[in-house]
Amino acid sequence: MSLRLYDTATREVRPFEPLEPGRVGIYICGLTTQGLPHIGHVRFAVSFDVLRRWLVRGHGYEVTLVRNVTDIDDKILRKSAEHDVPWWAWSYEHERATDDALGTLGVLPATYEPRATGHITEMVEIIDLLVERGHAYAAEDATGDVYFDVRSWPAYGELTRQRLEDMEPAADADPRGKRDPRDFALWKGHKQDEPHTASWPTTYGRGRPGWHLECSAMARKYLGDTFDIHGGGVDLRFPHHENEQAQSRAAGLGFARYWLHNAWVTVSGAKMGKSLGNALAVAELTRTVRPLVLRYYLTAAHYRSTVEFGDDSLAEAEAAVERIESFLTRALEVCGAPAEEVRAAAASVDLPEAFAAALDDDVNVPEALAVVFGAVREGNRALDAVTGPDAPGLRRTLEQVLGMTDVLGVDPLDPRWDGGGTEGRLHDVLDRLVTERLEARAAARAARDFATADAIRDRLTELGIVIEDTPTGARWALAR
RNA sequence: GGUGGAGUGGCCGAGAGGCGAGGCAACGGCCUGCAAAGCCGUCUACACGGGUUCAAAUCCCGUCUCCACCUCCA
Repeated sequence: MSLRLYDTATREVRPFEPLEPGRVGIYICGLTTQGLPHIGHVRFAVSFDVLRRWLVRGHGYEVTLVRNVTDIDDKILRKSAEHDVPWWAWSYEHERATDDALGTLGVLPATYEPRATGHITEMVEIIDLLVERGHAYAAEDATGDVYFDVRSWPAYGELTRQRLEDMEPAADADPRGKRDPRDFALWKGHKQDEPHTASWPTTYGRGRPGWHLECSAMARKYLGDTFDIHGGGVDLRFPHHENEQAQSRAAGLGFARYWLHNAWVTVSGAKMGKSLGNALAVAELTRTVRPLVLRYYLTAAHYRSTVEFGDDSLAEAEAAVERIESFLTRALEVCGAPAEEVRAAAASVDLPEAFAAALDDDVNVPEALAVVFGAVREGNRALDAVTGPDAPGLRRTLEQVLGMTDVLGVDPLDPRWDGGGTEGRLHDVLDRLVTERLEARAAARAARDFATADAIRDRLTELGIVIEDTPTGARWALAR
């Protein structure tokens, strides 16, 4: 079974072969520290989390995942000034908020999460290379800016298949000291109205990095001159990724071998974005929705398709998750094994071929989920047929469902979904209380006093507890 | 103007020449003291107009609609 990925650069699904056998280097852009993360922002992290998990679990690769933090840029400077806080305070605050959001959604930590401001030296090295090779020049107006000379690099535009002549010059294309309005800044000379702390001394003068350069520098440092996969949202293809590739390759570096881009979250068909006022902050949503459900929603659509966020989206995700959870609960009960033991076994169980084939086909999560639900149905059927303590194949199905949901990052039994430390104890205490009521109900039912039995159940329902009767007694769960 | 993408059943959402996607919702049945959960079944679609083919949601031509990016948006 071999993995195939859609490469934006070639616009085709092609076989994935890592540069170095057994190891994969991935660089993904997108972590914004300009503001609070909304569910559109975090989609890229969820999408690449699934890819990363599959590379490890499905192919045994050792993955190095680098997720950059661009902690200095125009917007950060502007917003921090508006709020009258230091730019680094603004950036760190939102970096932490984003980390929290990703952690809440079960995104595995990156191998490295380098910050742009910690890599000024590495950036200057690339500027040096570009100047030496005749692809960069200092602004002719003494602003201290250094620009990339797009006309000196014939391949410019190759990633997004655009010809220089067809590009609209930026609306704000203040020609300043540029040779061509489409030249972009590698280095921005320090301006009087910007904080002195937002500038660094270099041979090109005091200043700060232009956008794009940090990614070229950090990808090179942590993954090498040439690396396997570069990912990010489609809206970063141009100018960000185009410029990254141009400056890296013009500097003589191989750069990314595969480009993967994820689509966005839409509301009524339009892209979710802060400026459009339709953005939903992750922290806000998770006050009312379980993180697992939000994660499921963000995971369920193919990463290259836009996913619509509607009024019913989360309710549907909740129902789908409950279907899986309900099977797991029943199956664990019948198998009589502790959840941790089954999870441990699930980590190495063979996953269904159809599931592997789906993920190998450009990470086709919807099809992979169809396999999960097929297994759930099969397992439920086995459970319905069970008479003794063993249902044929049930244990294996159970492990497979856990293994598959783990690859997708939506394993309901994953301890990361548990809240803080008191939750387990609260559950134990509540369990004892509810069990008392269920015993009273069982006694009433045994006496065929259904009025009393139903009154107990109705009361529990009112309180938010759902009762299910099984051959071995009643089971309770919180209503979702 | 340039570049890239999309229109699938009540909703979400895969697929990409012949075969069941899947989930949610709805309806019918089984199970149940009644429920819940589960199982079985039903509803069965590909924006529009042509064409190719034994066969088109899938290929070709045309039309319409929508979205994204075009120098600091995941």
